[in-house]
Amino acid sequence: MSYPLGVSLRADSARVREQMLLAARRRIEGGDLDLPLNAVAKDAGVGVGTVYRHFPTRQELLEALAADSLAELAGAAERAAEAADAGAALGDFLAAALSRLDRDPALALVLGASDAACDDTMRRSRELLGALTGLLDRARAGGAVRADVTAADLRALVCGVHHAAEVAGTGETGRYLRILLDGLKP
Amino acid sequence: MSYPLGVSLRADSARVREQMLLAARRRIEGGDLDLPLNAVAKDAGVGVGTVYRHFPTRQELLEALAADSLAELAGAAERAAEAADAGAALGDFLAAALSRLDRDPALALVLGASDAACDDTMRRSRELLGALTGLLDRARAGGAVRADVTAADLRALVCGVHHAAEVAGTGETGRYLRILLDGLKP
DNA sequence: ACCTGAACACCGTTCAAGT
DNA sequence: ACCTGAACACCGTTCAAGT
Repeated sequence: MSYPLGVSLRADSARVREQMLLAARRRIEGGDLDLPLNAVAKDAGVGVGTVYRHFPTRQELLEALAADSLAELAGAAERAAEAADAGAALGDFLAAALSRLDRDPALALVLGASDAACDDTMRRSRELLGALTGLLDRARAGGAVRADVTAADLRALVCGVHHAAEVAGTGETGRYLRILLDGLKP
Repeated sequence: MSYPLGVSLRADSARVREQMLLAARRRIEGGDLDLPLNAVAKDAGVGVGTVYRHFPTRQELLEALAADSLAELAGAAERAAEAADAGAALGDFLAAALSRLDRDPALALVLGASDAACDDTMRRSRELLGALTGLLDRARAGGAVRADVTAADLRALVCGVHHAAEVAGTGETGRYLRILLDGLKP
């Protein structure tokens, strides 16, 4: 039994796509933030052109790698926005975001980029910022956050804390987050 | 009148060195953080080998580019450590550091690096951290800074604020610094 | 449709040959 | 001593040729 041509091609394409993402993930988690596309192609056992067909730019590959993390973050923000104690929920969300950033190098690059290359990333980003805005409004109303902080600030500041922890070495994320949380109070 | 051979060579070498630094500065200030050494050589009108002779690694070129900024920072920290109001001096120093970081891309790369390649950078770094430790001690004694913050933390956090401002776009440095300063209070 | 891989331009880095 | 630039390996990116 063979699949109809269209389906078979799509299935094959999806398989190849997964191979490339797997190879890319292995590389970037191994600390190679450059992520040379030629090397990804070789690791995945496909031609370079195939990488470029699936991911026209390096940024699109990074966004594909970070997609799960970004979706999880957006979900966490939405749950946080409904929590009873908005101030505490904000702290928990930021801790979760930093923990993800520590484990997923691609997420740091995507969250730090000024704008998204893929529609999917754009959507998730908007979801995230929207939920965060709601969360901030409630936290502000509860007196937990100063007046002038926006969701975009929060995104930037989380990237900043992550970067600071990277500069310092390892294991400082928690302390730096506490400093940020204190600084966010009115 | 010709100079003795040794002096003439040294003078020529110094001239060539300045040409390379000038070319590199132009590139990096033009936004090319990659700073390709082949391109620097071409811009400076020297052979690639000459660049490598003067700056064996990219890191050493970056440190040469950031040397003035780093020296100025170390000086500012030493002056701050002697100021009457240690808390205020700390805030002023951090503002000055961030202003330098905004203007000198090489400084951000050097300050963010885990360790220095050149002895000179190492010395200046130690000077900076030493002065900062003194400043912190006095600010802490005056009740302006929480107990667990070290000079190394401060260095990392400044890099973090700078990074956050870069992620956010432009002009947020001041607001983010205020958040950091509030967060540093005990 | 999708994939391959040769091809070209460019950069990192070294080193033999020049002055 | 110091400088030059050819040389080699590698990566980004495109595109004609294959299936």
